[in-house]
Amino acid sequence: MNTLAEENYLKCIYHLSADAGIVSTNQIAASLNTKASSVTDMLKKLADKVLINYTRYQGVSLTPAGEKIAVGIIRKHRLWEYFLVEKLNFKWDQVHDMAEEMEHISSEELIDRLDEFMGHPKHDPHGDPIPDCNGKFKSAELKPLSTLTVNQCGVISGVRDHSSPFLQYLEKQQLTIGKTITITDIIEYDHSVALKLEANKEIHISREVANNLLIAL
Amino acid sequence: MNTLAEENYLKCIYHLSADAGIVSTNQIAASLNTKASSVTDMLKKLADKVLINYTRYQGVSLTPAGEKIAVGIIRKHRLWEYFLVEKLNFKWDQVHDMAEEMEHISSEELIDRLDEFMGHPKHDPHGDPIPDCNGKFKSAELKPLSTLTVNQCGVISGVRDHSSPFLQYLEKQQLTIGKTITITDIIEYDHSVALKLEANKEIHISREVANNLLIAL
DNA sequence: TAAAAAATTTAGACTAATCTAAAATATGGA
DNA sequence: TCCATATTTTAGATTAGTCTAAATTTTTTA
Ligand SMILES: [Mn+2]
Ligand SMILES: [Mn+2]
Ligand SMILES: [Mn+2]
Ligand SMILES: [Mn+2]
Repeated sequence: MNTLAEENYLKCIYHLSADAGIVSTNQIAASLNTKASSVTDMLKKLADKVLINYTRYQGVSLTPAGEKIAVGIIRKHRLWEYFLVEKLNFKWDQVHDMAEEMEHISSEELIDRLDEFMGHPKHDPHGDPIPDCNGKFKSAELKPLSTLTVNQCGVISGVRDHSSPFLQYLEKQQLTIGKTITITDIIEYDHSVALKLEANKEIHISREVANNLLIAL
Repeated sequence: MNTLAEENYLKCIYHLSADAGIVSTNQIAASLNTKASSVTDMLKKLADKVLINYTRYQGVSLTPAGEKIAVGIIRKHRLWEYFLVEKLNFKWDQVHDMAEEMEHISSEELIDRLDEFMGHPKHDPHGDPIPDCNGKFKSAELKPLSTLTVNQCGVISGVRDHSSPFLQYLEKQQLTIGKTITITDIIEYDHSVALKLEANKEIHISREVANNLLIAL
């Protein structure tokens, strides 16, 4: 099997290539808080195992084998996050670091049974889709709240920033997954947004928050 | 914190010293499937961290700090085994290897909530006691079935061999934790044992099996 | 299109954990 | 008590993963 470090690199490359397609050494180094030279060493190893496509100086992408492993790890990460929130009553801002460890528990059988135990959830506590046991999943088309216009309405369905401070802020403002919102005003000066929650509660959020909140229309 | 290898050494020393008090380098090497020279290296490191008492050539014992860590790992191991059997419907012979990985998940909060989620179980699927969140537990006084005499009766409460083949054999014979048995005969020639289960089912087991089945009187 | 700057790789070193082979120490039987 | 044997430790390597510093390649820009 693969080492913990290898798994983390594959997962990282998977996430980065969602945006970019081809991923650079420096992007990986920044994302993993490591040095570019360490990344190069690992890329050689992953290329030897045919888990990535790699040519010197040209960046990397996952092979089908590498992608399969990455998706498997993401499945485990999100299922454990769901477990921690739904069964052990953690808050959505507390579970990521624990899931970072738990995603490396190797048993497939274990994760499939966990999936079944929880009723095959489709989304993790942050709105991210959970791949099924074949690695299949469809990501809903979500737009940053900042791209909506006045009077548009939609459902909060994901976040682009998974950090605790952001998630805690959202929780406090009741801006949680599943809530319906309607844009009431956009302040031109600073691009901040006024919006209405259910129960007619009015909220005012900054451009930065609006950028990191994902909405299904 | 401690590395995975360090945690495994501490747990190993804890289990070995239950029998012996002081534990030898070779005992540890045999138990961990490693070489005595590797053990010596690790013992120096653990002694530097004041987790074991170690003097060259004299064997080791755990310090209070080392014992606390070891008991914490054993708590995690047994709680995860309980979870796998009670919530995910694994058989008692399937869970040990998975728990070997899960016992290294670091969060204390996680394990305490898991404990609560399951209703603070007192014993794992193999009858071993589960330490509470302060590391306290009492091990019942159990005797190998082989030490009982004819007509004595008792309750199956633990096993000394945790291997899959043994556990599967017990399951097939319905010799599982909680069952009441009565000795009906002891064959002098090979020290094999005849016994009666509930529902008057008669079973005949070898001396070896009798040695590895633990009974509460 | 040739520097200059940025990105990436290589070279050489370090730590943790392991190994084999050799040396040191302890132990038990004559 | 002494020596043969068993146990344990030391010495010297190895592998995975990381680092810094230097060299190389690519990209930008003037
Ligand atoms: Mn996460
Ligand atoms: Mn998540
Ligand atoms: Mn076990
Ligand atoms: Mn057990």
